[in-house]
Amino acid sequence: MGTKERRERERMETRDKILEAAREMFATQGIEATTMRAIAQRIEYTPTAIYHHFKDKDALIIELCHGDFRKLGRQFTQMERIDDPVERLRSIGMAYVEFAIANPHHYQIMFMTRTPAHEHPEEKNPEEDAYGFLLATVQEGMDAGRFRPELTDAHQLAQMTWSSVHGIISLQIAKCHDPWVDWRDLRATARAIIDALIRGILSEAPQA
Amino acid sequence: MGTKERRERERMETRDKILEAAREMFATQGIEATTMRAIAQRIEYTPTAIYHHFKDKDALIIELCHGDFRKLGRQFTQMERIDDPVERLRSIGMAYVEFAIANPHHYQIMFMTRTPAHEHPEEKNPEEDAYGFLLATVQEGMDAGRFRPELTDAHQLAQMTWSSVHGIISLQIAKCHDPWVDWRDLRATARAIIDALIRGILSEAPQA
DNA sequence: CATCTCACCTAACATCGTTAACCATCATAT
DNA sequence: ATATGATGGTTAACGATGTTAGGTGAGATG
Repeated sequence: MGTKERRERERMETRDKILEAAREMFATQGIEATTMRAIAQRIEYTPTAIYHHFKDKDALIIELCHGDFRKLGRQFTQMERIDDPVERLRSIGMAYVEFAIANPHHYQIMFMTRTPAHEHPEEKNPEEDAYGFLLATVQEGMDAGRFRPELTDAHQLAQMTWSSVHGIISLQIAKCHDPWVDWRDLRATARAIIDALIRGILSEAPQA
Repeated sequence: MGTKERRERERMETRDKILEAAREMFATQGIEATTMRAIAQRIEYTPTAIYHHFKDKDALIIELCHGDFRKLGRQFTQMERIDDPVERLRSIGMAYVEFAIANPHHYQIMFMTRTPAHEHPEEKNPEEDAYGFLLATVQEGMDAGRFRPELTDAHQLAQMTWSSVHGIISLQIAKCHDPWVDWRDLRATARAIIDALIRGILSEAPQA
C-alpha cells in the first residue's frame, strides 16, 4: 500500500520541523524565552499541533537533549584512536570544551539545569554514553598504574575531571556578563585546569 | 517628630518580612516554583504590596543574592587567620563547598543562572567580596613563589581554583537525580579535586 | 477641620503552557 | 459509490503567572 509509510513519513517530517525550529530558537533566544506559540508560528502551525508530537515542553526539551548527548558521545568516541589514556583524557576534556563553546544554550540545558528525570535510555550504548567513555578512559589509566595509588575510585576520578572542566564552562556561561570578575579566555583556562589536574593526579613514578 | 522615623522603620519591617519569606520559599521550593502570589499570601499581604518594595521579581532575587554574597564573603574572611596562602586556598575551597551544601538553592541563584546584570556595588568592600579575597590569596601564594613559574596570571589561577570546586557542586545540584552517574560524596570529591589541583599548580621546588 | 501622603488593596491585563472539542482529509470496508 | 473511522490539524478556552492602573483609607500636617 505504501500509504501508511507515507503518512508516517509526513508525520516525522513535521515532527522534525518542530525539533529543528525549537533547537534553533532555544539556542539563540534561550530556553525560557522561547514560547510554544513562537515555535509553532515559526513553522506555520498552531501551538496545539506541537502537542500531537510531544507531550509537553519538557518532552520537547528532553528529546533535544538526547540528540545533543548523542552528538557529544560521538565527539568523544573520536578520541578512541588516541592510545595513551592520559592523553585521551586531556583530549576528551578539550573536546568537551569545544562542544560547550559551540552549543552554549544546549550545554545549559544538558548540564546546568535540573532536568525533569532524564531517563537516558541510551545509557548502555557506548557510542552515545559520553560519561561511560570518560569512565572507561579513566579506568584504563588506573589499570595502567598511571594515577596516584590513593586514587582508587574510577567514578570519583571521572567525576573529578568532568567537573573541573564543567566548572569553568558553566561559570563563564552563567556569569560572563558580571563585571566583578575579569574572565580569562575559556579555552586557555580550561587547558590550564586540565593540565594542572592531570599533573595532580598522575602517579609520581616516572613512566616508561 | 519621630513619626517619620517610625514610618520608615515600619516600611523596612514589611520589606524584611517579604525578603525573609521569599528567602525561605526560594530555598525550599526553588526560585521558579515560588510565585509572587505565594510569597504575598505567606506574609498575609496582597501581591501588589511586594511591588511597592521591589521593582519586580528579579529585583527581589538580586536583593537576596547580595545578602548571600555578603554571607559568603564573611565566611571567606574567617580564613584570614591561616598564614600559609596555600593552606588558606584549600580552606577557602572547602568553605565554599560547605556554603553550597548549606544553601543549595541560593547557590543555584548565585552561580548557576544567568543573573540579570548584577551590579554588585560592594565589589570594593573586602569583607564582602569573596572573589577578591580568593584573588588576594592566590596572589600572595604567587608572590611567595609557591606556584609553578608558568602560572603568572593571578586572575586565571583564581578562576581555575574557583571553577574546579564550582564544577562538582553545580553538577551534583543539577544532575543529582540522573541515574546514569554514580555520584560520590560531594565533600570527599571536592576535597580530592582541591588536593589534586593544588598539587598540580604547586611549584616543584621543595619549600622551606 | 480640610488636605495630603503613602502603604496597601481591588481588579484587571497580557502572556504563558496546556487542553477540550471540533473539523477536514483520506484510506478503507461495505 | 458511499458510509466509517482514524488522524493531523484547528479554534477557543482555562488556569496560572508576572505585572500594572486606579482606588481606598488611615494617619500626619496645615
